[in-house]
Amino acid sequence: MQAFTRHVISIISNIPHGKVTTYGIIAASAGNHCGARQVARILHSSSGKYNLPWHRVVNVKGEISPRKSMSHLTQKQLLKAEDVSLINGRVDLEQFLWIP
DNA sequence: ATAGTGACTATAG
DNA sequence: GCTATAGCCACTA
Repeated sequence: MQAFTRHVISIISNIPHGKVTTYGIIAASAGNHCGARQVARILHSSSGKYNLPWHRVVNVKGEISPRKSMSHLTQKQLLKAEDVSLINGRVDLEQFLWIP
């Protein structure tokens, strides 16, 4: 476990209910040490082990690129269950963006 | 140790 | 708005 990974996991764990954040913000909050891509990799790699709410992490467009066809449907469901409005399949970042 | 890979972002057309 | 390209660097095998 690297420090950066711990930092990312910590940030993800602190995302409040009903909010989302972006990979870039996580990267910046973790020290901008690597890039958004690494945040995505770490998040995905650790989501299984640490049970992270990866559905609360979206890209700058407010959406996610589904790894599986089912993934984005699950994300939509989970976000909707948390009172996050989806517009055109995207999260309204102006309203739901959370910054650590 | 080395090589391959990627749930992204910024820029350009 | 969209697609294409380059840069990024930790994780996994």
